Amino acid sequence: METILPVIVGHNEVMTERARRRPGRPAGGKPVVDREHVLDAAERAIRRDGAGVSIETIAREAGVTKPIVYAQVGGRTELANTLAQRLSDHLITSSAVALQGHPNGREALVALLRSNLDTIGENRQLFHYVMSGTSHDNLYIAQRSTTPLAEVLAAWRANQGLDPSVATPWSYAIVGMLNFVALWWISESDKPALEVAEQLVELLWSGLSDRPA
Amino acid sequence: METILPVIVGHNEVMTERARRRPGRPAGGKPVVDREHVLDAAERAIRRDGAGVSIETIAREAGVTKPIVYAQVGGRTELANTLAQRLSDHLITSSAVALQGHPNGREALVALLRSNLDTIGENRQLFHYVMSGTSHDNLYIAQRSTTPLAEVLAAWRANQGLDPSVATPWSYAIVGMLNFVALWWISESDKPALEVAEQLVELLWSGLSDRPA
DNA sequence: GCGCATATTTACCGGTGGTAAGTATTATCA
DNA sequence: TGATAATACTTACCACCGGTAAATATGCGC
Repeated sequence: METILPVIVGHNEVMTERARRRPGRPAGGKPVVDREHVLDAAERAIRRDGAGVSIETIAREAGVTKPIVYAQVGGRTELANTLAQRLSDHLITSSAVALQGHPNGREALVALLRSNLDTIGENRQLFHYVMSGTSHDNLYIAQRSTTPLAEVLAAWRANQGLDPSVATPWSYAIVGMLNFVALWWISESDKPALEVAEQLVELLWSGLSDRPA
Repeated sequence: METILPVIVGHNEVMTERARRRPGRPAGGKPVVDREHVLDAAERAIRRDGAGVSIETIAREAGVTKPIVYAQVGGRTELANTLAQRLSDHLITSSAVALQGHPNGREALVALLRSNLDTIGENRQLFHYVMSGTSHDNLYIAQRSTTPLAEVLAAWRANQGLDPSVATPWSYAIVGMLNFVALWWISESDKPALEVAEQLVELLWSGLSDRPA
């Protein structure tokens, strides 16, 4: 039974619609997409159509149908969480690159924040999707960003002979600060990222007090 | 034609369902609810059913039907924005009370943050609704929180003879910090609000640098 | 009393997240 | 080899939600 659907074989068929596959296991034995492919397609669709894109559109972008997306990555919040992890990883690796050549301390902090702002700016739609899509109650995704930061802060404080128990709230504070400033920056500010980063570091490093520098 | 619906007149009718009103203008000439009543009902429904509550449920809580909600407060994002304003107002007035008796400076900051944390803790569901419901792109709601803070900061900086242009990013930084820490605090921390507030102020007031206090 | 404005419900639409049922291919094993 | 199970898809559907149009009942000015 080697009949091929006209929509596939038609040589002057307009290719706007993605070629339909008939139901049933695909020939060749191998799955037609894997999880990573679906996630890549999701990112593409979000970049193209914005943060409000539907699962169905994402599925089409991946060349499959909805249930495949559910089978590979789960529901909508699962998807948002996974993409949040991806974006978080991207932020971390970019930061690591940006930190090369910078010593510890204030300059490193500037480089870190600037890198994060730049990366977020390059992934605005994805950032919006993640921000509005991740579940706000159980914030185990946020932990992925805050935990390593908290470790650095705890070590830093202990090294200064100060109480390291502030590390966890401080890490949430810094991540929250960065996220919210980024939200403002990507939509309402045209300042260069470096300028904003330096302003943030002035607050973060020296604080509000009027002690002499 | 004075026929009354059996669901209303039935004396042994279980009253679980809210008594239906027939279509048409209600007797008495006056609207049956006003805007404030709908907003109050929305807050109640959110407190009861969580942040994922539907407009229809809110309408039922208000004793009316969906189109009334739309007529009074507009769509879902409008509702979220309005409730955000209400919560924001609540935060501000509570803060004003908490600041009484405190001088300016560090102690005032502790009182301010503590008050905000407490108020958010008392309105967790509403906070979640507002956080996930307000539009993330045009953040004119956020401006309501940040703008007054930015004014205070600008004055404070000018008074110190320092550059006041940091006021806007700093205000977003502080609000974002508070929001995110609050999110963590209400769901994963059982520390008293005062303790968290003091830890935040230590960061915010003195900064990360290891200068002597 | 008639007609228009008003205030409500009912009924509906398009779309979305999510899932069950159906279908075609491959692998397994008597 | 041929039936059966497992697999990897699509189609078709459901429930619900946000949002709106149409129907319905009351009040008010003339």
